Amino acid sequence: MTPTMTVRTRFAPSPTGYLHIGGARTALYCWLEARRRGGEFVLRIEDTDRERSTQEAVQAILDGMSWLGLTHDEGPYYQTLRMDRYREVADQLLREGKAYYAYESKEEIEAMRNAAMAAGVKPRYNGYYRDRNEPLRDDPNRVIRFKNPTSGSVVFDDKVKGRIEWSNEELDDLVIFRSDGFPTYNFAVVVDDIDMGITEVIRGDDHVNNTPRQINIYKALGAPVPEFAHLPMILGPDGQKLSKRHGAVSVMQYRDDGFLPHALLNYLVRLGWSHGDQEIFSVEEMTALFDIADVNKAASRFDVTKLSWLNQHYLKTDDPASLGPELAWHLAKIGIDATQGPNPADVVVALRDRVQTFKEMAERAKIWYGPIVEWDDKAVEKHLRTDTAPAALDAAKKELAALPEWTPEAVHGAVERVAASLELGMGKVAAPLRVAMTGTQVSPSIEHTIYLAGREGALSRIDDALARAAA
RNA sequence: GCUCCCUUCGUCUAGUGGUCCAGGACACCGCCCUCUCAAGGCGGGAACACGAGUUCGAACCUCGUAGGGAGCGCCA
Repeated sequence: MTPTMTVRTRFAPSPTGYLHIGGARTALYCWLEARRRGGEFVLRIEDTDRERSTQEAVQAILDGMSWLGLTHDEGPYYQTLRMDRYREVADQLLREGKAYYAYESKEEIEAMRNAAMAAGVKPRYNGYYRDRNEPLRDDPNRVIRFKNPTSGSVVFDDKVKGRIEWSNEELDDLVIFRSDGFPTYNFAVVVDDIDMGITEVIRGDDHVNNTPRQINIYKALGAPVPEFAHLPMILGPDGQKLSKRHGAVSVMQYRDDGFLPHALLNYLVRLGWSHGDQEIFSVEEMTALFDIADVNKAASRFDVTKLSWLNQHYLKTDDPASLGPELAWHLAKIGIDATQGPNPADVVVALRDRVQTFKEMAERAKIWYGPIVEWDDKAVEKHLRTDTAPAALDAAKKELAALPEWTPEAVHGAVERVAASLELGMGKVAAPLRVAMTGTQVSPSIEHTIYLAGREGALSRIDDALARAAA
């Protein structure tokens, strides 16, 4: 391996469902490793399982990656388009005596397996056809098996797990071509990774068991063995494996739930990896600092609470102007046309200290895009029907109407003048105004709440409140 | 059953033989600030799975135990 060799990583999902959290993190790590080292990131779709692969799933994976911004430099390659190549390599192995045809039925293999389990040993194929040199014959059960070395061991230095050694005696002659004429996973990945020049195989640690047999195939093919990095799993909040039943949702669901893609990325990069005590990483920082060798060995749990904190962090620190369109998207989702009300970027400023997601933000923003639909009786009673409320509202109306400019700062000044002139505390003035603007006792700071209603809106809301206070 | 992997606060993690009676973050609790709710500031409780060993000295090294996980397919 020369130092000038470009690093090439790949993400190779099988299109049997959407892109979930685990897959997204794997893709992120592959992408980051390639980015940091100035290499390339290739995308390959492992669709040899014709039964379960779908075009919708391919699209869902592509959509998920593009939302996260994990752009690939090459691909997507499709395994189903490479069948001739797998056949070619298998033939080569056959010719060189490194693979052979076998004819056991699935039932026979199953029986072999059960017998081994019953005897308390690891089930292995017995190698019946390995050295028989029987003439090739047509048979519905005909498969091609790889001649795995029978002695010695396979050693590799996993970049996250460390040194792993596997005795060849634990391995058997795996099927590389099925009786239906399709290659098996373990064979296809190796052929692909060789052909695509992959130098770093980064994948879930459920693949460590496959690695030794794959290395044997690399060796049989005379190809350089890439580096391996096996990532620990991501568990559900309860420590159980993520499944369809809990937690394993599409990454796109996180957009629907109101999360920012870079917040998810920041959360994911820290789940299993760290750089000292740093918690906040911009995408640029990640690409500069991430090192696959610093990834943890143990599985970790997915915690939405921390994701939410991170999301709010970005809500608070990103440029509101850049966040506005995303809020508008969420408003549209709940049937609100953001052009019929305050500028979404202004809403972001008012609410970002109070919510953790866009979904909540859109929900709370409703009050500025339409009339108050629900009045909180207790709020009306407590803050509108008081001795001082009518006068405060009245004074506020005049001050607001007279404002030369309509900004949160100007509104703030108006409210302060009302309090001063009536010799009331801010609370006595803000509370009725808050109820007038929202119908409730909770809202952002009073100046933003009023500002977002717009001058016309604010004035008419005060009139409504005055009427309600008198009723 | 067999093989392989994993184990620091509730959670994510720092830590690579002394600087650790273990640091940060999220969450939680308290106080402060305050026009409500938040946000923010300050403070608090909270962990080296267990047992042996090596060593002057172990969260860090070795071995064992327990617990968790993965795999043992003509699925990927």
